Amino acid sequence: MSPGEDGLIGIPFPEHSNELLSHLNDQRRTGLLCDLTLTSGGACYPTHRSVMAAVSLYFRRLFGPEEGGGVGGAGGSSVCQLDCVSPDALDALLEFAYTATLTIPSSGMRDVLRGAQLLGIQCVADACRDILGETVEAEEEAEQQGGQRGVAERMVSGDVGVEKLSRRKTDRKKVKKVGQHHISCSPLSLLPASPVSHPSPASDSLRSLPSTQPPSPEQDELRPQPGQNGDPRAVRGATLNGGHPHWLQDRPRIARPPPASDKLSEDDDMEAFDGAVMGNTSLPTSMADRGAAAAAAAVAGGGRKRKSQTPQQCPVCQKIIHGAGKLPRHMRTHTGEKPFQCSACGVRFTRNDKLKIHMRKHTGERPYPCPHCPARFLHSYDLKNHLSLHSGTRPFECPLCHKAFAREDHLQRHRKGHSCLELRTRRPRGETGRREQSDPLEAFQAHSSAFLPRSVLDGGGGGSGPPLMFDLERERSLALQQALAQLGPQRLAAYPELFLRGLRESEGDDPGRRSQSPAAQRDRWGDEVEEDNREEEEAEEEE
DNA sequence: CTGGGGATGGGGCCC
DNA sequence: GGGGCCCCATCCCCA
Repeated sequence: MSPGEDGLIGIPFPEHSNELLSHLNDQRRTGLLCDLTLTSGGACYPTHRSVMAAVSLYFRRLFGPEEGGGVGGAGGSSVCQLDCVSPDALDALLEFAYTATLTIPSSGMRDVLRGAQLLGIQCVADACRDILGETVEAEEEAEQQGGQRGVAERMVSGDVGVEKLSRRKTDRKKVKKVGQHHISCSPLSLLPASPVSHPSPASDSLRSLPSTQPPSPEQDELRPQPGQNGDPRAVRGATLNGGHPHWLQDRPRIARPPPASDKLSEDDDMEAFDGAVMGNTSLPTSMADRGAAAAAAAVAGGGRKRKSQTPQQCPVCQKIIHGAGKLPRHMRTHTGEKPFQCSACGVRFTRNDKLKIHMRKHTGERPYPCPHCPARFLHSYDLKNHLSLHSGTRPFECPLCHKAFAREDHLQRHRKGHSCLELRTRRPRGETGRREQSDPLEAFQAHSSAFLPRSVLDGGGGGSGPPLMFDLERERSLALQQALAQLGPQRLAAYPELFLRGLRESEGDDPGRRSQSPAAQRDRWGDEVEEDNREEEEAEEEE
């Protein structure tokens, strides 16, 4: 593989996000590494700033770099008093933050909605609104007309006068024109009166919710949404560059080249997707990813555009089901009800369309003929799979062993096994040279070597060329590697699991083969990667 | 372990 | 909003 072409390979780990969240939730429950305590009604909720900043626009602003949260705020634990959010609602919102699932009694829906709006947890607010339906809308309209309001309610709706535009049914019908129905008001008009009044997390160990309340999610929604070209980054960039107050600024972003097209980056895409297109829901991660990918594909490829249809939440699994009339269909997956029975063989199905396809077995109908051979198929996707055999294309390649597959699910099955990992993770190296795959450090290195170009693994300067998919992961890996290299042995000791062998080596456990210092180890990594690359090149030449 | 067919569930579009 | 139809991703099973 030539250096210029040794493509940057990204290996997605779909379960990673779920596992990460699960571990963070464990940490929250045990109080481990908690650096923020939220209080409400006398109850304390230890949590993590990073998580809260990730899930809540309010905390994102509060802990943003301008507020010192990035560096200075990392010092000690702080307390944030949120008496305006009821304890139950706060509990539910925290649960949501750490599990991606919102579990609340219907009676508490309104409190959660208010809390979500206050804290800028837009997807929860939207989900609550969707569930509460017109009631909330009507109430809020009444509130805006000057009705008597409580403090919390004022905080919710007090500065959102214009936001009542849209989001609801009438707009959803227009959602294909997304981004236009919000534009009528300037983002500046939406700013809190005094956004800089947020106290710094670094300076306050005890605080109440700032007097300037976080804008409701709708307010954030009313940031200019994807402009005429549908690219939200144009708006965001303008916002950042224009020096808007921090409430309108999102997280720091890794510099990217200007968009070559209207295609949305993954995260931007998801935000635009959430905020504007589908009204955002508490999607499980995998679903969200799929949704983002689908939206990206739709936007980029001119394929199907996501039509906004009222999402409905399954009361059993809390899953958000998109599409009108799809919830009963989904519910049958829980009830096991199979109302559609084949008149020929008695087999029952949960869905009519599946029964229809099944009937083709009896009728002999195979409506999908292969144009290249006499084969005919029951399903279009069977034909699609079959056609890949004729074309000989194997577009799905294992990034580890480079074996190619015609079908994506076969690649997934292949990667779920261990064969390709065993192939990849090292041939014997000398008489002492057995790589211990169980070693986390080397596992990480082996893992990284599959992702990272040599320049990155060497700790050399950044890659060339435009960032590709998974660049963010690569940069994170690079940062981690550089951090590892700079850690001294004493610091390494703070990471007993990951650096177990590093400690063993420093204690002389394996004095023969390996050198002692992290820097030397990094050099050795580089050597191994280089050797690895040489071996791959040789193998390819032999082929 | 891989190739292939079939089943299942979700989402988009349309009526 | 409900439902039909279609496409898609994923999973399961068998050879």
